[in-house]
Amino acid sequence: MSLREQKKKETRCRIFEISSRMFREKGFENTTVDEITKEAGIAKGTFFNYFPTKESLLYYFREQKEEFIRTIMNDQISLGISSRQKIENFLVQVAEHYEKERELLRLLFFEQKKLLLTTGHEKSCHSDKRKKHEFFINMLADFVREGMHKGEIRSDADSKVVAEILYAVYFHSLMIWLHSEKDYSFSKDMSAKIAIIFEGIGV
Amino acid sequence: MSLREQKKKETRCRIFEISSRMFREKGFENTTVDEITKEAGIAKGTFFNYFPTKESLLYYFREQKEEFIRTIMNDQISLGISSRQKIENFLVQVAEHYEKERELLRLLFFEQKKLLLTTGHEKSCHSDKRKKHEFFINMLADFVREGMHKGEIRSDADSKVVAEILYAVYFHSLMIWLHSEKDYSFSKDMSAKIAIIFEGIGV
DNA sequence: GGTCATAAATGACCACAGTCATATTTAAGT
DNA sequence: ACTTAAATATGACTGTGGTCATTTATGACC
Repeated sequence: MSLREQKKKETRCRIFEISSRMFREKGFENTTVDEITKEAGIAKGTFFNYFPTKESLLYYFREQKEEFIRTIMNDQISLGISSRQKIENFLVQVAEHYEKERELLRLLFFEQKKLLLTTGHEKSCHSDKRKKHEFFINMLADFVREGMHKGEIRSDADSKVVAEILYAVYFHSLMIWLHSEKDYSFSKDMSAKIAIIFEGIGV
Repeated sequence: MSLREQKKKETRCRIFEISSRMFREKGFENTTVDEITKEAGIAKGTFFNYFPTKESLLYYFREQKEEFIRTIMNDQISLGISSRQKIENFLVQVAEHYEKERELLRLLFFEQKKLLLTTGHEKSCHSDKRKKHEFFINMLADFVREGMHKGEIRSDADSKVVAEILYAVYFHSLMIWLHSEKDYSFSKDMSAKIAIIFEGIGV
């Protein structure tokens, strides 16, 4: 790696580290780009060479989270357990992971405008990006389809629709949990709701 | 009503009308407070006497929507139909109402930061406000409880949790629909998902 | 080691949301 | 009609996110 690339990487990293520390310490709105650049020892304009907006720092963070989620998913794929177990494990493990950094997630979800809306249905120019945003629902849909084939999930519904329901409940529960002052277990809440979704609310 | 109150009401109304027209025409970000006040024939500072922030215009809009939803809810209460029917009617009618103003809703949901997160679990100083934000889930919870009493909904789950699931799916489906370019029927999608939730996804 | 094209850094500058001290309008009391 | 206090309007001003023409650093090539 050339000196140039090396330096770029370092600067990008330094900006990111400093920002996330400052965001945690003083909040997103109360941290200015000026402060960040001053602390990072660069000019203001340089910041925008690395991140197009202040908000995009949060996007970057989110991407890292997605990477992690993907690994949790992959861990489940080849296990010899029921699809319901796989789905539950997947969602509960994500929840457990999130429980470790509630404050950070609050930052991510409550300070962002557009990103909040990653419903998994973003229109985007790049088919690449598209996949990236839909990835969570698609992952779930894979599990659901598998369950349908194995006869563990009713197959008279569209797998995508079922995955959407699961994701909707996951996402909303996450929001509720992040908003809440109480520190109940998000993962247990998830677990209970999955049970209800599988068994139905009707008598 | 005194001259003063009259004028205030008129000004507030004018600001709101002009803003919503401009937002629709050119988008939220592309409309400046300067433009709004110029068109309304008031000074910039006056705007902030009526609305604390530019964003709060969208809040105001949302409140009006909530008012409408409340009436839909009340229409259902005393009908002699099953709780499932009531829930379905309620959500589907809200969906049908929204279908008439997709663009406006996109504005509301995609331009707002904090408001997006009205998960129904906002902490707030005023118990008044609290109720206001939770109102959607509480409405659903009322229906659910009724259904449990009448033996139409399984009563081994917490009514609030069930209401959260319903709301989660409603909210997420709304987001997907608003994001989508295609113009499929949101109300039909809602209807299908409610069926799945009632019957469960397990075999 | 010198030259040059290109990548990267810089900070003066701009646009716009939001503030606040001051000016103006209203309406009640006399 | 006059006085006065409170409500309301005003626009110059501020803080901050983001831009861009200019300057500086880098490394390929001779």
